[in-house]
Amino acid sequence: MIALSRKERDRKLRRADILKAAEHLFALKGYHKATIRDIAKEAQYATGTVYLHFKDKGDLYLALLEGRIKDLLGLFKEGVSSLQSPRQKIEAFVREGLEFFEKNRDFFQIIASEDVESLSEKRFSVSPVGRQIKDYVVSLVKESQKSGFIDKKYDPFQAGEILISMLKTVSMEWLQKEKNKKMNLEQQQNMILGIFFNGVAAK
Amino acid sequence: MIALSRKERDRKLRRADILKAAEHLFALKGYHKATIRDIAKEAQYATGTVYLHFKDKGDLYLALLEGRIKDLLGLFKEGVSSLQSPRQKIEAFVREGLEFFEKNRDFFQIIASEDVESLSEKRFSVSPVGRQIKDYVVSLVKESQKSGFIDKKYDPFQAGEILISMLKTVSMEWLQKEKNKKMNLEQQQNMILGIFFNGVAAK
DNA sequence: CTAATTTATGAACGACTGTTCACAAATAAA
DNA sequence: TTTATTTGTGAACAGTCGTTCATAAATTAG
Repeated sequence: MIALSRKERDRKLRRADILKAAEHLFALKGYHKATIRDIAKEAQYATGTVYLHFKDKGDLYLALLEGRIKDLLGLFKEGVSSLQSPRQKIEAFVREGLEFFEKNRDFFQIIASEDVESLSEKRFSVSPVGRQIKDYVVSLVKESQKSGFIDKKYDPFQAGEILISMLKTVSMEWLQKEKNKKMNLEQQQNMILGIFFNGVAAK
Repeated sequence: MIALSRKERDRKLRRADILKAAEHLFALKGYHKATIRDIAKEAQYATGTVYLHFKDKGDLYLALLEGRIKDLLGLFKEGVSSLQSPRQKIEAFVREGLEFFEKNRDFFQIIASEDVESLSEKRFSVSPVGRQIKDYVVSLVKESQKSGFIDKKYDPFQAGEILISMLKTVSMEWLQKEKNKKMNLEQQQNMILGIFFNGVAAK
């Protein structure tokens, strides 16, 4: 019957409402200070309703992260699919990252803190964000090394982590600035790539 | 009278006991999950005693950070004092940083999360760690630019932040590895400096 | 329309934590 | 030794938050 599918759709909508509110409040207050009550209120439901869709607070948090990571990895792979050279792929990775973070500031705020908080919580023992995105970047670095573009003396894991941390660091500062006094995305992209590939030393 | 000075010394010892326990527990559990009760117990005092030395939990946390930052900045400046070239100063900064983090893992764990958590807490609105250390590094970068060693096209603030984030990122991974399978400090230092100055591109 | 079932509600519960404070112990003064 | 003062103690307090559950509303079935 059709009724069942409408129910399912309604259910997904409610879930999405709650996830959206959760994203906003986790970003604003951090995991510990954001309360289920506040999240429910912002989503315009009663407290208990949240528990109809998520087992507990940790489950809500993980579902939020996992959904967004899926989006982000999708964008990365899509933006890279038509490109050939490893260098272009890394350029695309940085551009897509900056774009996504600019459009999803709440999510950025959350993952910016996620790495570290997860260390102190057994529950999230391995950061799902860190893992998947890092694996992806490492694969790009390895590919670049194979093609001789990135020096083989660097550990691809460390190089990948450094690239990610540069992207995060630059995004952090960038997203805090006023719109007028802000460099544009392309300038940020070029700066990151310039330093990552060639360093800051004067030529 | 001498009695008064002994009292003062005792007071400092108690304060130090509490700070040490606090450092350990904040590192282990994070600011929110570390409780005053646990800290007092680890320091072998009663709960209320903590409040004889610190106004509240936030005051304890800030006192801890400020003390350690003073140590760290002292080390940086000491390690750099005898050096002439800007390049050597930056090299010394990276080495001192790695050394300090290796010897003070608890503190490292805390500052690794401090930047971000502080964003969500009005109380610590401007990270005292971030500010002072960043200012120092920026001054080193500016000096290097004046002497023509670092390309003037890069914003010294951004370049400084990137150097700090590289140091943090590398330290994070480094300090989690087993002692046997770990690169030594000099290798880590050379890797950071190699990428920061010259990038990962093959020559 | 009525009964059965599913879903939403928010007050109540229990656990936890920062902070205080009446009291006790220790120390200094007399 | 006796008294005054400082310092330490941990039970008690007040507030918060995650979670549950009895009840109500809404939806579906008959």
